[in-house]
Amino acid sequence: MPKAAKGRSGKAEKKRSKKDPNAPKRGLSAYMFFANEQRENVREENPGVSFGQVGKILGERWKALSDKQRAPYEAKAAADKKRYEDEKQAYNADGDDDASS
DNA sequence: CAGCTGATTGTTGGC
DNA sequence: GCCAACAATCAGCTG
Repeated sequence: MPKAAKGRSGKAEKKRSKKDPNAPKRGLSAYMFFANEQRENVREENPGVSFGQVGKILGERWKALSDKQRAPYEAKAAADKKRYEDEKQAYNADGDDDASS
């Protein structure tokens, strides 16, 4: 696996700040859709487990799926991205319906 | 021209 | 309302 280390270097640091005025929130991620469905299943097989467990289990199950199984989730993610494209568009449009400002 | 980075998305669960 | 691991993302900016 090529490709130099990607974004998250490897630390569990979170931080997100604003930077754009309209900030076109990106589309969701395949994991988001997958979690939406598995969260029920995972929690059912792991009753009483706090997010810490479910969260990790969810991740394991996620990768446990076959590329094809994630396909539907990826598909949703792609569809969601589309939605984001729209926001991005408005972001570009600068919300100026009238060229004359 | 190419590569990186940051920002974001949603789950649960308690205070 | 926020925070945390878990995973994907991928669009935009910069040198």
